Amino acid sequence: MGKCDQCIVREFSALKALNKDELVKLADCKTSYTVKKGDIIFEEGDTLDGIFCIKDGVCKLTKLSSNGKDQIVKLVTKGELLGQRSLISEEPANLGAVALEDMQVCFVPKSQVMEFFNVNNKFSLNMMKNVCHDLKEADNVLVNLAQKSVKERLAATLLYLHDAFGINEDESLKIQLSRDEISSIIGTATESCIRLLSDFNKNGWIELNGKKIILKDKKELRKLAE
Amino acid sequence: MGKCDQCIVREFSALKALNKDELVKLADCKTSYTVKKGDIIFEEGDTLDGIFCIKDGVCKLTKLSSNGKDQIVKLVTKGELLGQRSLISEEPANLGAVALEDMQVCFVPKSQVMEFFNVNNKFSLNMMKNVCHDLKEADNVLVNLAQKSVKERLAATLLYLHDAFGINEDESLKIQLSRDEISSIIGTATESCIRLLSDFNKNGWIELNGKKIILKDKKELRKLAE
DNA sequence: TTTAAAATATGATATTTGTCATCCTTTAGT
DNA sequence: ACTAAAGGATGACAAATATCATATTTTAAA
Repeated sequence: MGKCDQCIVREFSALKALNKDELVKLADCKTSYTVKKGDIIFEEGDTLDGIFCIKDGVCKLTKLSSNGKDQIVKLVTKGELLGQRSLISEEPANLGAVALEDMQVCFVPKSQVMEFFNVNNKFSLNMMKNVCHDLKEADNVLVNLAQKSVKERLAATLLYLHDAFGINEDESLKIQLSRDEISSIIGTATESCIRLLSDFNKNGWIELNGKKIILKDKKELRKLAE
Repeated sequence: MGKCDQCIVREFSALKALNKDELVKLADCKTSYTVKKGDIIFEEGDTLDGIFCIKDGVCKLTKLSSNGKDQIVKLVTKGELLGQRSLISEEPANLGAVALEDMQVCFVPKSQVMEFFNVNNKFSLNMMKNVCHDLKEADNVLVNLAQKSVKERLAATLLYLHDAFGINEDESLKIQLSRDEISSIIGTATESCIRLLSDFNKNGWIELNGKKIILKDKKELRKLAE
């Protein structure tokens, strides 16, 4: 089993507040495992008895709407934690988590998280700040969904994917999403999304090559996204 | 100056965790004041050096979109706190707060809130739970904005206003919003909102009388809102 | 490798929603 | 009470977006 004190991604989450002793405890109780692309980490409504620390890979947090379509609420990547809200609220998960790539994940049982809560104030504060940050982001996404057109949201989303996940040597976006998934982020019909991507392509703002997307004119995209 | 230990609304917020001594401290440092309908409590981008406890009245939390329109992100009413996220994140306010009715508000300086944070674990946990609840709600609103039609959102909003703020003796919704404000909740053009309200009226689902709105067929509205 | 299924693409069309113009009604200030 | 300004209502039309059909390409399984 890996030692948590040598895990780099710890530095990016609330866990960075833990001291050496606490890290040993963490390493003792955690379960480390791999998740294949497409696998479900947890489902909406599941009772979580712990949190997940993402060591590598990206997953989507989704919620099923009453119209039968899934909405992607957030993408979560290495260094971030999953399931904190559910744990703190003592409620079932409000969102489901599905791997977008092969992932490495550690599961930390609730009892241990709660102990850290009680003995390490910095840890609590970090966790609280994370939730606050998520809230701010959710509010911002909410406003964009309410006030911006699909075209604007697509441009904004492409830029977000670029900035948050980076690009390959060939300049294509590192994170590969299906058209359906992109639609599910911007909240539109798949066909509308495909059509707009084609338009962006024809206008020279992006370049499409199968699932690969290259942002050719970020300035124009930024203007569009406002 | 009012004594906080006799304030009923305290029971509805994180402040319920405070003990007698802490309540005396709170009463000593707080500022109590009234806010007139339409008045700004704080603006987006303001640096808040404290939190607001709503003793009476309702306000809206809004964010200005780049298209120049305001989006109402949340309605906040008596017993709830304002500015917690900003305080915890140590960031300027992400949303602005404007009174929808005459209000009574208490301001509690940051230093005092932070002291409670350090000495009263229950208080911190309550606050954390509040933020988590807000996050869950924001995610749910986000999904509805992305996946539901304007008609569905209007029906859902009317039911929400009914359930959250209650009705008068004449059965009309207690909270009075302008058509513009309702539009700003559901994220649509004012004219579209007015038109749909007229439709709902003609269908007998609601009854319009000036600013008064009576829900006549909640079952049908619920079916619409899904 | 072959083949079925899934994903992507595109046209045609319907529906939803926004915009602009105009008129009516209510509200607030003198 | 009068009047200007704001809010509300409605028609006509334009634009955005969804839906349905179908063709093509890619992917994954036998």
